[in-house]
Amino acid sequence: MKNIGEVYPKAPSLCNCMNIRRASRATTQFYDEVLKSSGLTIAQLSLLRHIEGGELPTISELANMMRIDRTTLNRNVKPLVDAGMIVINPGKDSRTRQLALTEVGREVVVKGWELWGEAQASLKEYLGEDDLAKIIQLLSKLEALVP
Amino acid sequence: MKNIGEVYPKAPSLCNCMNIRRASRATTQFYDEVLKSSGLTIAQLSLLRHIEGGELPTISELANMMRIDRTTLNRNVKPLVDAGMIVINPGKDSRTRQLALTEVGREVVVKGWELWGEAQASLKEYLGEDDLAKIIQLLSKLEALVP
DNA sequence: TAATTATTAGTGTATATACACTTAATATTA
DNA sequence: TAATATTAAGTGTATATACACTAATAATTA
Repeated sequence: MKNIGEVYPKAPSLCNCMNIRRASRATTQFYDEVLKSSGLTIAQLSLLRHIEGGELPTISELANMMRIDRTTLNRNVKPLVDAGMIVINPGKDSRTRQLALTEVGREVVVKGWELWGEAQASLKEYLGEDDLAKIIQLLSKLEALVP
Repeated sequence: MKNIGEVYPKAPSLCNCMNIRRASRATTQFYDEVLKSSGLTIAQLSLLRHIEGGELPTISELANMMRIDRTTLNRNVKPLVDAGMIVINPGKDSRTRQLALTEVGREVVVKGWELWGEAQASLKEYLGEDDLAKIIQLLSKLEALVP
């Protein structure tokens, strides 16, 4: 298991938005470090995994699933296409395009998913069951700030 | 056509990193929207406010205060210098440079700070005292994941 | 069916993030 | 004091984020 690192006392900011932004950066850095040998960031792994959930999604469907801005997703897809992990095919509708994983993409996800499990388990152990459940609930409520 | 946003329920993700990343995006969008008329983002307002806390900081000192990567801060400072809100003077040490607010910067902070208070109060009302206190505590613990 | 509206995707622009690396200057040590 | 190590800042590169806008296509309506 990863060494989670020494806990220094760091007082929260007055601003709660900055508090969550710092926590988000730290959590991302932690997951990205664990995923490092897979060559994926946590954002990329999440994207790839959402493609295989059910029907092959269009850009807009994937953005809705991931609850991320569509134009952001559009940009995030590009390096994964360049790396040969995603292919973009014509969709049923001439306006749409369908995303799919390549064989390379599937292989990378397998590796990344394994490492992700370690990060996820470390976090669970670090926070404890109760605090983990509570923060999931509270983050969900924060997310609902925006429609 | 059916509304895709309602097809996918807003349940938390399996991945706790994505949960916090989504919550961070939503909270940022909420604060940015409230701050809109000031012309500042919450990240920019926070940066400007940290300059006036005590001694005028160098880039590295400010990065430590804000607990953000120094090179990120370096980039974030630029648009505020371009907008005439910050000036960069030589520091005591030839290696260092000292940041200070301009008169324009101080004026913008006054306006932004007022709006920030509204956003902060809205969030407090939205979450409630107990949940707000709890999430501040948990976010602080998450932040300590990284040294 | 022609005109209008809605949907889907993409682009321009700008900020936010951070790792790897470089340069310059100060501080420490052999 | 000369060599080395440390510190501060900046740059190259790349991903992540999102608003405003455009273009193309499909769906709806007059």
